[in-house]
Formats: sequence, structure tokens, C-alpha cells
Amino acid sequence: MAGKKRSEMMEETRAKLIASARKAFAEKGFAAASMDDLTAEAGLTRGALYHNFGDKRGLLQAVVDQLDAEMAARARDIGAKAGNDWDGLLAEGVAYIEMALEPEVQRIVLLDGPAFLGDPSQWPSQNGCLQETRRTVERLIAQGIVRPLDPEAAARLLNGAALNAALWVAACDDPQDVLAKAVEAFRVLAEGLLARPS
Amino acid sequence: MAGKKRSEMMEETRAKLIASARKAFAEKGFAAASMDDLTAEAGLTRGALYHNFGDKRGLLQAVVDQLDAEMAARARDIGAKAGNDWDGLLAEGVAYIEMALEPEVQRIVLLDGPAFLGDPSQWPSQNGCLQETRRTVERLIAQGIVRPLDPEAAARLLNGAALNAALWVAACDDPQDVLAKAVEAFRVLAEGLLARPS
DNA sequence: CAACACACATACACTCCGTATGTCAACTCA
DNA sequence: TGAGTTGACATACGGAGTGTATGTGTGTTG
Repeated sequence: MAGKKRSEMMEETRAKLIASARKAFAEKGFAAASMDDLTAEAGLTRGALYHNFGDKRGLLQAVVDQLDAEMAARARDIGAKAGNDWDGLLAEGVAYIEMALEPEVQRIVLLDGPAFLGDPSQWPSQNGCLQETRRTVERLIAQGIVRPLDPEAAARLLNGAALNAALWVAACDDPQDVLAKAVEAFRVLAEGLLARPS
Repeated sequence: MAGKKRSEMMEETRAKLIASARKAFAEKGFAAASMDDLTAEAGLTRGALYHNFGDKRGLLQAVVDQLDAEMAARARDIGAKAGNDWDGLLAEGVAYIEMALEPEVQRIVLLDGPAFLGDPSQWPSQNGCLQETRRTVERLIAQGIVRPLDPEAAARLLNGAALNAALWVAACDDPQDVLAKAVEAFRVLAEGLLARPS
């Protein structure tokens, strides 16, 4: 079995390590996750890890990149399904809140990522979600729907608001009820961006 | 010298350890800070640390509590100086952004705190900044200035937006310019909370 | 003043990361 | 095709760090 080339094998081990790391980081957090346990669960040793990713942070970076790409793709799809850009922006924001409820996203991308890798906008993956939101804001400004302001700033604050909303929902007792309140508050805040009719 | 009672001595060692920890955590981050180095700089050993704080996280919690109390007090003062509650809310938000630019606050309270202690609202100190903002929002709702919505949700999102704004400013090349953009965006977003004249 | 309590120091066991070295299969090329 | 080489990964080792168990000296109390 397995007529694989060396490069294919290597891609496979990378994928296995990243998959194990996603689980371990999400469950125990980056700091508490043991590389020995990680690699063992993937049927490998730390040798493979250091060979492929350099060090522990390198593995975290790879995991974050993968998650971020998935999140950006989902946000794009959801935004595209909306009737117009404004509804798209709101839908993206709500989607971001809901994604941030998943342990993998919350723990790895939103908590450990910034703590161990630094500011998200400086990541190699360039924080796809942020870019997605920024582009939507830029379109809305061009259309005159949103007030002229720095799109990067707006995207930053919107995503930040969504993140904290998600942390709140994730830690509360009644997620159903709190999620509704958080989404409502997000919508209200976002409306501040709208160009006033006045 | 030193006609001190035992309890006074203990308070003093706690204060010394917390002070050293603030420096070390802010400079190296919680994970990379060594307890041996920490305590040595305070003229003590790890024995004192484990006796007073239980474990490394306990020390982080104590540091975070202290910083949080200071931040809440500053926010309260700044909010009180404003002419009305609405200006107070904006001033608090801007102050929060500016405080988050200080390395101690950013690194310890905003990055390592959530990563190692979990959701801020569940901290024993109960996140004074958040409570401060929430109370201001409650007053504004009572006055009919802000739309009726969940004050906790609004406070959460506002603080989250401010936090991300600060991370952005701290990591950028031109803090002066970016800070202005961030503050502007914050103001615009916050205006979404205002009751529409309709 | 004798006995205790307690704040803190010391010593030890364990885990974990990173690196240096080893090994074996896959690829190359004569 | 087979000897040499490369490279992906495993193994072995050293250093550092946390947490705990035990020791010690000073302050407190009856």
C-alpha cells in the first residue's frame, strides 16, 4: 500500500501534527499542551515536530494559519449570501461571534494566539477575518452607506467587539439568551457606522 | 529598625512580590517569567511566593487584580470629570484605549490575563473597568439617551472594541496617527447606541 | 520561659523544551 | 543495479522551571 512520494509523506505528517495540535491546544491551552503527548497521539515523536515547524511556537503559528483561513472562508461565504453589503457586514459580525464560540477558535486563535504570537495583524496569515471585514467596510464607504472613516479602524473595532461578545457568551450560564443580547448589541453598535440621513 | 507586626511584614512581602511580578510579567510575559528570578529581585525565594499565592497563577491573579483596580479608579475619575454621562462614556472608552497602550496593562491584563485566567468577567476582581462602563451605560439608558438594550452587552462590546483598538495602535508604526483613527472609530461606533431622534 | 505557630528558605522530584546525534528509507547517478 | 548521498524522523541528553515536602528561625502566647 501507499505509493507516496516523499513530499506527499511530509505533507501528511504536517497535517497529522497540526490536527493533533488543534485538539491539544483547544483542550489544554497552548502553554499546558505537551509536545510529547501531541506527537505521540499523531503516531510520531518530537523529532518530526522540530523538523517541520522549528519550535513549539512554529506549530502554533501553523495551527492558527489553518484556523484563520477556514474562518475567513466561512465569513466570506456568509457575507456573500446576504442581499447587500450592509447586511453582509452584520452577517459577518454575527458569524464571527458564533465562530468564536467554538473552543478551537476561541482558545487557539483568540486567546493563545495573541498572547504567544503577538498582534494578529502581524501574523503571516494576516488575519483573514479582519481583511474580510475591512474590505466590506471599504465597499460600504464607497457606496456612501457608511460614513467615511478609516476602514481598518472600523474593522478592528468590530472584530474586537465580536470577540469579547463571544468570550462573554462562552462563559455565561445561559448561552442562548446571552447570545441574542450580544448579537443585538453588535447590531446597534454597527449602526453607528451608518451615514446619518440628517 | 522595623517595629513591624507579623501581619504587616506579610503585607509588605506580598506587595514586594506583586511589584516584581508586574515588572517581570510586563517585560517577558507570564509564561516566560521565571519565579526564581522574580522572587530573587524582590529579595525573597519561591517559598514566600507559594506560601502567599499558592502557585504561579495565583500571583498573576493578584497582579491582575491590582492593575484592574487601578484602571477602574482612573476610568471613574476621567468619566466623572466629563460634563455629562454621554461624554463620560466616550471619555472612559478613550481612556481605556490609552491605558491599554501601557505595556503592563496590555501584556498582563489584556493578553496573558484572559489566556491564563480565563474570561475576565469571572475574575474575583470582577473586571472593574467593565463594571464602570456598564454603570455608565445603565444611567444613559435610564436618561433615555441610549437605546434600551442590555447594559452588560453594550459594556462588553465597547470594552472589546477599545481593547482591539489598543492592540492595533501598540503594534503599528505611527501610533500618533493610528490612535487618532482608533479614537474616531470608537466614537462613531458608540454613537450607534444613541436613541434615534427618528 | 517553654512550647507552639507561622512565614519563609532549602532541597528534591518531576515535567518539559530544545538540540545534538543517530538511523534507515528514498532518491541519484554512474 | 548498487554504492553513495540526502533527508525525514527517532533517540538521547542537558538545562530550566514548577510544585511540594521538609527544615529553620523568629515572633507569639500561656
